[in-house]
Amino acid sequence: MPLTISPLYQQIKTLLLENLKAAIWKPGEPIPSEMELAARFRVSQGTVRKAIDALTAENLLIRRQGKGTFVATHHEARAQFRFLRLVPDQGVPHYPENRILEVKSVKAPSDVALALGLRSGAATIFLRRVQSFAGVPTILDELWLPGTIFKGLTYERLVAYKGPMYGLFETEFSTHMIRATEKIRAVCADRATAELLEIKVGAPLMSVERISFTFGDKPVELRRGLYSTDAHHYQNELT
Amino acid sequence: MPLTISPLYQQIKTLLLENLKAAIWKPGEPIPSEMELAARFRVSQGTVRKAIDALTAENLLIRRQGKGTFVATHHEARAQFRFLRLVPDQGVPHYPENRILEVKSVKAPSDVALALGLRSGAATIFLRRVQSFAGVPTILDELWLPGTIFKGLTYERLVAYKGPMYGLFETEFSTHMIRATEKIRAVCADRATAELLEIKVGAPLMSVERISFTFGDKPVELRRGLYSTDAHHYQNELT
DNA sequence: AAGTGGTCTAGACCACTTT
DNA sequence: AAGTGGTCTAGACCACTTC
Repeated sequence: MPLTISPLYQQIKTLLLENLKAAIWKPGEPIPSEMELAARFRVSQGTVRKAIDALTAENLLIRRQGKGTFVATHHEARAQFRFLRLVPDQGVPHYPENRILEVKSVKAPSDVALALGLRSGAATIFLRRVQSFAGVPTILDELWLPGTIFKGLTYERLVAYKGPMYGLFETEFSTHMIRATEKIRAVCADRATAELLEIKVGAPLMSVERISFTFGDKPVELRRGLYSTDAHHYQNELT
Repeated sequence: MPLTISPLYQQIKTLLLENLKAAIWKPGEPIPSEMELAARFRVSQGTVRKAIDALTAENLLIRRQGKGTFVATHHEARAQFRFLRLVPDQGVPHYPENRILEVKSVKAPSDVALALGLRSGAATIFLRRVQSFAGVPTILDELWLPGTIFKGLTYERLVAYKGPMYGLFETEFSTHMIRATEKIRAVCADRATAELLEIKVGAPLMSVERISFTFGDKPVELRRGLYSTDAHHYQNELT
């Protein structure tokens, strides 16, 4: 009976992941050098490299020659547009301005609970906001977050925070988003949406439902967005 | 004056790419073994591996332990859904049925010429088709292809061909699509589109403009699709 | 048994950054 | 000069496929 064990570098990768998940190495900070990790795990530098390479390919680590290997973070210019695919038809991408409409605690409806892996009726934080580009309201977002993780997230804290929301989640709630899936369709604007986005009732919109995951493929955010594509489009790369 | 040369494995990668581009190694066929390439290029096996790893990550090569390394091809179950992101809301993805509406030679309009890197008025092949899933018309596609490359592509050949269009391009026109960009927005169905997709005039649709590239980042296809998202959605992974 | 890709090692040296 | 990641080598052995 052959006992199949995973390759060493996979095991090392798992060990590194545990340190990231437990936030022993925090976003923005360096992890130990390759030589040190090799000594710690009693393997060669090459094996550690292969594990780090895999995590680098997954955007969890960032290598900087001469400086070290760092835990990726959502505070950083390069990370700002990683999850934001809506870009202007002309000109360069710019940062969105946020207007928080509402933040409240709600019991998870069944579809939200399903998406977040919670029990129906579990505590969640719900928030709505409008994102504008160059003053033009463009995205209407609704977010649901597990209450146990995001307890204490209030309107005041959101408004006070400068920078990307995933940065706030990282720093204030120790929740690092590492992956997301999106389901996109076309819909028509209803009355309430039309008013908020300053468009006509019935105008076509992109509906984008995103589920974001942290370590261990654990879903920690459900986001439903309506995108006005009059002057922007959703940019995607197929490889 | 320091002469900066690229790493050896990058140079090897470029050499391998040249063989792929020139179709010396054809889609579906094996390339020489790592040992043989190492001997040919006078480098170690590890250096060849690193070059092949990079091309594998770009979906240009496929490794099969014990068998060899093969040139990727669009004829293959696993490649069918690589560029097709529209999936049913329920159930498993199925193959689309094609109905070719029109194939003709046209002079490239300026926007098409720009996208394909041609002169305005250059010869192109234009084709329209409807794709259906389980008998339900879902996608209305318009394609422009450079006439110099796709000369001889006729309605008859398209209809006669079984399998994915990119497979046909590969086999019959020696043009291997390796990458694409998509720009997506929401629009309303006009009268003609509504009739073809059997939906109401004004119904919301996803507009997907795709530019596909072959080796050397050369654009070789412009595709404008209108997707009905009543029972399907566009699936995307953010990493 | 022979050939392929996959893993792992030990060591050398290079390129970059900081001290 | 010292420390970091990046490249390259040579060799060993493993896992899988084919003959």
